[in-house]
Amino acid sequence: MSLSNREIADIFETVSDMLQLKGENVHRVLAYRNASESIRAWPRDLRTMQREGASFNDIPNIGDTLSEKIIEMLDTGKLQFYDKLAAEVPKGMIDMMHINGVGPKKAQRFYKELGIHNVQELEQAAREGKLRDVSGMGAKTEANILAAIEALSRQTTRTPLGVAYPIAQSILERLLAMPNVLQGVAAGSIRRGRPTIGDVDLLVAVTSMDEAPPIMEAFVKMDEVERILGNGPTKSSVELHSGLQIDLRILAQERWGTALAYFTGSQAHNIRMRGLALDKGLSLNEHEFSDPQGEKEPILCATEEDVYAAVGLPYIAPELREDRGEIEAAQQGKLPKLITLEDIHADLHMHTTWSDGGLTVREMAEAALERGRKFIVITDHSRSLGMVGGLTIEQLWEQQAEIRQVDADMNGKIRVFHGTEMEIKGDGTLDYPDDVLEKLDFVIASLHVSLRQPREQITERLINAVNNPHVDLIGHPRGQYIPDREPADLDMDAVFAAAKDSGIALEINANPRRLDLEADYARLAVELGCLLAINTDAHAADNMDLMHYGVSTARRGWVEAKSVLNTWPLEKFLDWVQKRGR
DNA sequence: GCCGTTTTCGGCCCGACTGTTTTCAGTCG
Repeated sequence: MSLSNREIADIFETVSDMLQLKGENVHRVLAYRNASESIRAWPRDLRTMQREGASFNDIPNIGDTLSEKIIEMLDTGKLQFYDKLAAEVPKGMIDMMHINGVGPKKAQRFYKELGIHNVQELEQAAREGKLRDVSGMGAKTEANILAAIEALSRQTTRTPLGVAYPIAQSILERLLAMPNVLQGVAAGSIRRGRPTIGDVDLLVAVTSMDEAPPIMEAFVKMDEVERILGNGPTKSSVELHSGLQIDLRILAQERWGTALAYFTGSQAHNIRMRGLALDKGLSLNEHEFSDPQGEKEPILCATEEDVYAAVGLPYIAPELREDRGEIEAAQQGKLPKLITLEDIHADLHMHTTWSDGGLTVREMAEAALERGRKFIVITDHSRSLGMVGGLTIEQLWEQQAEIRQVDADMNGKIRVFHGTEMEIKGDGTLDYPDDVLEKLDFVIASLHVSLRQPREQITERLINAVNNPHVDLIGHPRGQYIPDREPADLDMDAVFAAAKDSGIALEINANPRRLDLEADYARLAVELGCLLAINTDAHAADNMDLMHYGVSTARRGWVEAKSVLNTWPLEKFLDWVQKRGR
């Protein structure tokens, strides 16, 4: 029984926790943690790599030792090292370490002094007032742990970007309206466009730190605050009623660049940046570059460009800051010319009242025109998807007549084309025959049903659609839904190879609950020579405003505009479609 | 345990805040 990338990443993460609990060398602990994160982000299937004889040392943070451990897991489905540790460390103690404010040291003390093995026993002891007697603890620690255990049960997963982003913007707008606030931004993983958010990092600049206290006070007293987790002069954290944690940092305008860079992260990117600074004899933190010997004057940076310039690099876009080769690319002058929201002037995937959308064809066209789109494709669901009113072939032609009329009425201000989002059915066949597909302007094929089929079966199903010459785009290829539904178990290497051969495009679905393809897959797809499209899958007018999420995802995947169908001029797009099966 | 214009050993980012301490350890990001 071979393990998936995710399962192997989970094992390394738990090994890291167990080593930490045992008080192992912090760098060894970190090595397992970094390896876990690298594998989690790695887009290629380790089983496939092993079959091809590829080296796992190409994966960042995987050396000879961990490479051997991966092979052991792939061959046997187990890791002896893990089993040995698991026999020594009670599993409940790992869970205890995941409580906010409890680390390895406190978990050990609870275990040694009170014999507590797990979160339930810890909660019980806290309620009975026993924790305050543990050495180094007091009544406050006890209360905080109790509150943190309750918070843990409220929020177990990371928050989807599409949920966190509007909340962050709403709070930020209120802060920006306050006196003396010069500028503000949601930094952290929101700014990097990660699909899910741990907590929200807000940053605001003031002229002088004397102006900070009233801003901090207003922040921790907002209506939506459930409780205050920390409240200092420059940094405060609150938990909202929703369970989402928001951190606010206030800093002087003249240090905006270093602070913004620091709080945008990622942590891995920051560590590399600090290393580059040290190479130049400078220590970098959120405030400044300083001389460790204290001989030279500190360097303040008001912009991020200044920060990168100080270590001899060009500006690196936030979406690239994951230590996935962006530092090296910057050093070699090989950073990608990333796609921007302004590059997008079409939307190739949207629904109307013909199936499960909320607006008519004409209303969608007008809404798209208002948003500056130059052309759109109406792609309602196909006949087998009865739950959402999929169109029969007869309805498809009625719809085509309406779309032609709307297109004519728009008088060239925006072009409206007729497509479909056709179901790839559970048995692997497509929902419309070829003689129907060739009469449409554009064809998307998508998976919505039987997403839990075994790997071989569902991969073959998708590749069958990729190879149909009438299909132009695969919609949300992996079928994930954030945060609840895992992607289908697809052999993406095989899908990308087939997509390259057939010349078909793959979607980055911009809906923040999908973001599918995700960044690492989009990056691999382009590297392998595939084309992409970024679409909103809009079911209503305001859904069209979600495009920026898709663009961030593409940017995280190092995608340039030239690889994306809906950045092309209309003529080029039509030419491309015509050279495919119609 | 990883990694290499410090390359097979010896480093490995750095500060804010909290709570319990009387000067700092633990945790977090």
